[in-house]
Amino acid sequence: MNNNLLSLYSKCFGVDNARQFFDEMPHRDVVSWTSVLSAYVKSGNHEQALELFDWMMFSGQYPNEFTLSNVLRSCSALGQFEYGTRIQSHIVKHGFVSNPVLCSALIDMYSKWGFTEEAYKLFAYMENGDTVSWTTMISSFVQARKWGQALRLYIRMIEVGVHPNEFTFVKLLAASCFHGLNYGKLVHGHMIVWGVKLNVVLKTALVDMYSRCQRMEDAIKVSNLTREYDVSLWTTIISGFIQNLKFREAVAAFHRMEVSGIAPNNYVYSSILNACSSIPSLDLGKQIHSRTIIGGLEDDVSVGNALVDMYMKCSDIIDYGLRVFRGINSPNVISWTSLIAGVVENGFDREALRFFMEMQATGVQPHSFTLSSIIRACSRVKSLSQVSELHGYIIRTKADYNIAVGNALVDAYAGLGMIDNSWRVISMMSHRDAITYTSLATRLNQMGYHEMALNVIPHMYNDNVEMDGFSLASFISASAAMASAETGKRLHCHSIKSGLRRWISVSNGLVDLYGKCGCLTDAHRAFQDINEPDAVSWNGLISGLVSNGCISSALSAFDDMRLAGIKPDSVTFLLVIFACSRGRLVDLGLEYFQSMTKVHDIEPQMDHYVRLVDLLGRAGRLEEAMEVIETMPFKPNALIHKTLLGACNIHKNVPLGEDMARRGLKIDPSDPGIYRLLAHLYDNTGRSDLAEKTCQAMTERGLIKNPDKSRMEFKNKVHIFVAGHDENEVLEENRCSYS
DNA sequence: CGCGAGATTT
Repeated sequence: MNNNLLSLYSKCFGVDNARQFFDEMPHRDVVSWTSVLSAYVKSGNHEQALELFDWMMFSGQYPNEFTLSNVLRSCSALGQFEYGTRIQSHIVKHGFVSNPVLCSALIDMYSKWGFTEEAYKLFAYMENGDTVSWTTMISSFVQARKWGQALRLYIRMIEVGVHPNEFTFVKLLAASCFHGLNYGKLVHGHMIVWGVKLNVVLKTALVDMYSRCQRMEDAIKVSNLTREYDVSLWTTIISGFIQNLKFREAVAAFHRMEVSGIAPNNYVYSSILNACSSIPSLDLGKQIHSRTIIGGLEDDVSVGNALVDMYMKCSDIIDYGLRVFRGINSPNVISWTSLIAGVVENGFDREALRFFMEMQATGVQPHSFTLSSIIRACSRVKSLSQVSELHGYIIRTKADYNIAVGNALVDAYAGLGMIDNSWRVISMMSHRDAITYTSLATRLNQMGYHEMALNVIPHMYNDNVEMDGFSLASFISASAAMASAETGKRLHCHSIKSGLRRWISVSNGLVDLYGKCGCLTDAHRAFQDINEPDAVSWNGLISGLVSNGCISSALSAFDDMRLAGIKPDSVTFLLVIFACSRGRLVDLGLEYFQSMTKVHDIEPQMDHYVRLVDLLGRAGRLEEAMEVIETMPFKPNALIHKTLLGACNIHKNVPLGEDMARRGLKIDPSDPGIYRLLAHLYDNTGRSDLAEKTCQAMTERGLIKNPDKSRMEFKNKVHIFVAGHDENEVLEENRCSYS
């Protein structure tokens, strides 16, 4: 009777009242102890459960199988490894191993600790496996992300005649979507064939599967199969829309949920805030923020984390996000990572480093995401010492080192020009992906080492890493810069075979490549292959035409671009003004320059003024060019003086040329080009004595002539043309050995 | 008196 009363108290008045009654009971048996223990476990008081169990053993009461399964659950929840294995030995000693319930509980415990193999050993040892033990083992594989093994175990389950139920299918659906839509549909079909009843948890798993397979319409269809909706299902729907980049629909789903009378919780708010960051919409984000306050969730860590992220992505004022961050009670790794990544993203690299130190001071350990963000910050402030310090820290602390961290290190070292270190990191990584090699190739391109960038290809090939659109675009841009049509053509072939030419960056690269190689027909064809050319595509085409001297075609391409409704950008105007300059169309060029601000709302940059000076100078309007330099809103650089000096050369204006040389050298005394142009000017105006003196001055200052080279490929050889050389150098290209 | 299922944020 007392045991029944105990059960009544725990169900109606809570575990504390039950405990009080238990303490006053004159006689207790194993059922009394287990009732209280199970009440603790059910209410999540695992520490108290284990404490009670200790006391039970101390008082000489033997546990039975019911007691032990409860204790196992607490061990599993608390991560009490020692305690758990002690219970296991107790189970073995007292002959409980044949109990399927206890076996399932043990399998579950080992799985939750991450010991999948040990769990499987226990499972394989079982003789009377039931639906629960099979399902537990399948969950174990799913948790370990071993999707294939999970699905294969299901096949064996059917073979040995154990029936799956709705619990099994929830896990199978989670596994199947990682093998593609066909597997997901197959599992869905099996579910129907087995006649499993569709409850809300199963429906959620189906919605999740379809949305992960980019089938949002099907996901919604499934969710409408029954009328039962709960907050988890809504969360899955909202985040499904977000994953499929349908932000409007995500917000609409959020509203529908509220209208249906289900109150959003922290999961829902985190999801919908993610939509705000992705759009990005500060207004919407602020509205959601106010809702979280009304809903009393402003203190929740995950909502706070999502808010920090939202403010960081929706505004460039880091104080908004920082204010939310400071309001979070006990920030976790994700909070710190959101803050640091956001601060880095907004360009406040030094602040990011300070927050990283603060994070460690508060005892929070960084994980891979934190590390890759902070490494990026260090590489951007060009701090080698900080990058290597972090690298050392990562090795020392055996920090969460994964491919993202490795890639960040590769990129950081390459960005600092330390290519050897990048390769060393690459060789130490357990495996590499396209990002690893792309970031390296991109950095090499930035530094002008295009040949080295192309030599990344064989490494990638030998490593069995497939190119993606980003890597292919980098390699194409390297071969464009080298005017290497042969390599470029191979990459072009690859782009067709792999289907990557659908990437706009790849096809834009091809247009640029053929333009730079002087193959205008191919450039045109590559351009026409693009479904929807963007401004970059048009710029590539125009650039190819201008650099090959087809001025009028370039200008009519510019007209076509506007007719096609593509807005010209600042690069377009650099090209167009340059075209006018080459074509001696001074007034048209001036018109284009003025139209930038007047019509297109593009503020001219320094480079545009350089081109403008070139335009006027070449046409002999030297005073006007001079006036541009003096009235433009930028401080003149050496290049602009050099440009006008070049024009003086053409028009044999010694005084202005001398003036420009003087001004240019004041800014950059180490530029041999200025000396060369000045010497040339003297030569052209019959002052070879002064020309000689200028050359002498240049040599005295230790400046080496390093003339620009022009490359052209012919019969697998790259010919390099250098101004002032009679014999042209022939370079045997070191061909990339991939095919 | 005991075992197996779903959702969020970097």
